[in-house]
Amino acid sequence: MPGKIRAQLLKGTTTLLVLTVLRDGELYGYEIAQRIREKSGGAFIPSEGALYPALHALEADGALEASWRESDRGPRRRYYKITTSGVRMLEEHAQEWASFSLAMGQAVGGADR
Amino acid sequence: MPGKIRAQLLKGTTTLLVLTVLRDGELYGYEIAQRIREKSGGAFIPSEGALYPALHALEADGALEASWRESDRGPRRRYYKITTSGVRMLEEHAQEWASFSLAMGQAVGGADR
DNA sequence: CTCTGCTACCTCGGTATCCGATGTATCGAT
DNA sequence: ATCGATACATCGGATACCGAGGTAGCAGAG
Repeated sequence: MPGKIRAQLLKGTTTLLVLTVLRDGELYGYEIAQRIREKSGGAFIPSEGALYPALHALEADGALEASWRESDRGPRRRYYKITTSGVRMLEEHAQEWASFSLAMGQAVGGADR
Repeated sequence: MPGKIRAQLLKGTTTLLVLTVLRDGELYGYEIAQRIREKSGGAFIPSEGALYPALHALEADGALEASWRESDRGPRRRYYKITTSGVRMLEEHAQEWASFSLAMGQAVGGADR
């Protein structure tokens, strides 16, 4: 593990990460968290207390559509699907992240040594 | 200007940015904000309501040392100087940012298209 | 058959830290 | 004297994280 990431840095990134993993197809909540974990190489494991409220907010914003489905084993699952508006939001957030990341790299690493 | 950055993404980065600009020498508060603005290409302009509390916290943590000095024109200034412990903190935060940024790049851009 | 553990959802309180507004004060120029 | 720029500071409101706790279904162990 490469040093734990402080909570504060994660602010605002959950939305981007969720939209990103949903771009490739429908997933349910628990699975979204695992997918984010995989994609980030284990660096990000959204806590449930952060993930579910984020999903509800995205659904309320019209970025996601959700539906309940039964599972073979275990409790029912709520599947989330990205909408057209969600794709647009994803693009905006991805662009914003790119700008942010670039500016930080410039500011922090720019005059290093 | 490349699209405004949402406040949430900035959480936790003020400390890193402040320590970074102070690595090259003593500065006072107002000047720190301007230096960050320059280094980030205008992307980050810490509000005073964020900057001064951050400076006070860093001073309380022993990462910075501060002293009042008179100015030729205008009110007195509070100059901040990074300490040995502050340099260590800077290195940790810079490393943490690198990990975070890398993981985000992986997660968001990794499987693009 | 109850207990434990995994899956899966959800909510709540505490915390950190941002922004914008507001306040104080000094100084030069109008 | 009033105004604007500099410079420091504090405060309330908002956002969104974490950890802890709660409900529930199903499977395997004792």
